[in-house]
Amino acid sequence: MKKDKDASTEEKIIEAARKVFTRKGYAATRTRDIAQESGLNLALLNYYFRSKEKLFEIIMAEKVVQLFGTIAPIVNNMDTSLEKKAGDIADAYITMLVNNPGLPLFVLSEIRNNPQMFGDKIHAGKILTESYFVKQIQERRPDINPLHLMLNLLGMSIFPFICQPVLEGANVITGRAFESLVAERKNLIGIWFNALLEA
Amino acid sequence: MKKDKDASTEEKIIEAARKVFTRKGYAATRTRDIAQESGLNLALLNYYFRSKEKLFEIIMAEKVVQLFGTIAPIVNNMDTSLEKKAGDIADAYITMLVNNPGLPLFVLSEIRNNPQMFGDKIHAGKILTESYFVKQIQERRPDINPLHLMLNLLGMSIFPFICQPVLEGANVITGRAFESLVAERKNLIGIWFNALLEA
DNA sequence: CTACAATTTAATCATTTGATTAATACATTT
DNA sequence: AAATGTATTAATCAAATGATTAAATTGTAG
Repeated sequence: MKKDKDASTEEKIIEAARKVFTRKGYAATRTRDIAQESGLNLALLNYYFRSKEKLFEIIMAEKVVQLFGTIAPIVNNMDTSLEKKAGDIADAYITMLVNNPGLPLFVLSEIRNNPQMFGDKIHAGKILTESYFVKQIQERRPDINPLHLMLNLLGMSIFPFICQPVLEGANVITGRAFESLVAERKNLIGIWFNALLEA
Repeated sequence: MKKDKDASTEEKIIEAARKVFTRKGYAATRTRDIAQESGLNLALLNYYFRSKEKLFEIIMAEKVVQLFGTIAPIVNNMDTSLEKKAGDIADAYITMLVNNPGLPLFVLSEIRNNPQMFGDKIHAGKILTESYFVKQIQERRPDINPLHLMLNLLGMSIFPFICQPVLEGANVITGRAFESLVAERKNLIGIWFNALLEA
């Protein structure tokens, strides 16, 4: 008797599900799309993962970690300055998002479509309210809500990727040029954040 | 013979469709949801608007105009300074988005799910590349791509609303407090944008 | 090799879903 | 009021969709 179900088949399904779910979202995804993308029989999805919903939960959990976990080690580093952290956060996000440009729109849309599904599972809360980075912001600028500066930093890093489909669709900037633009931002956002700290 | 089909019924369907489509997205929306939301018979959707898709196109066109048209008059105003325009843009967006918080995520998601549907229909292209506002940015800072500053300004204005479901879900900030926060930003973004112009 | 368990497949099921239809109700014109 | 066109409804259809099943295939242990 085989102890493990075939890891390769399971992994093929996960890979296909990751691709299709993140490209089309949960509601627009057909289990048959995933089967075709994986090259496997439709019934195997239910054999290895009970249902479309269970399969989605796996992908979603993975993507939530990818989106919110990227900066977790940075924001709680006790050994770096506020300015250094800001630059590191922008760099970490942009580096990751260049390889996963659709990630933010996917995760944020699905959370919006099913808010109750993500009660406390998201450590975004702690990052935005209890992290060492936030404390450093509060020390520097006790006069304003630190969430303002967090939103500015995250927006400068993430928002371009959220807009990418529009930028491409409207021929504002395409493929290669987009990547150059966001690469520039890896360095610029640190500078800009410093300016915002003074403003 | 009645010349006009009953405007009231047509409008009830549009209103219900607007509510359901923007809340759940095209793929997750059932025509029966719209019928129920409107309190009308399901067949009336097809009687007045041929299909789910046609009905969606109407709502989508409306929402695209709402999202991209909000700042169109501002960015091409020849009589205001760069600084004034930045503040006006933030104010106009935030004022509109407080009443339509789900708008950006809805429009951007649908464009992402169906990019070819919006070839040139979107004047976002002109706003981001040919507007008088962009020219003013270029004059002031010929050393950097003006798209950087456009993305920063739009991101500071719009990104908080894209994150709202996460902020609420993670109890970072809720309902009333969120509205206060973004209201503060109406004034702050102008100041911040000036700081970015100097940075 | 044989027997047994795990995997894979094609066919099928029960619901859901967008759409249509035929009958009925309502309004307007003459 | 009769006739005609418009609006609304309940019932129904066909296709799509998530899931299951029973049979076939493959792999493994004894």
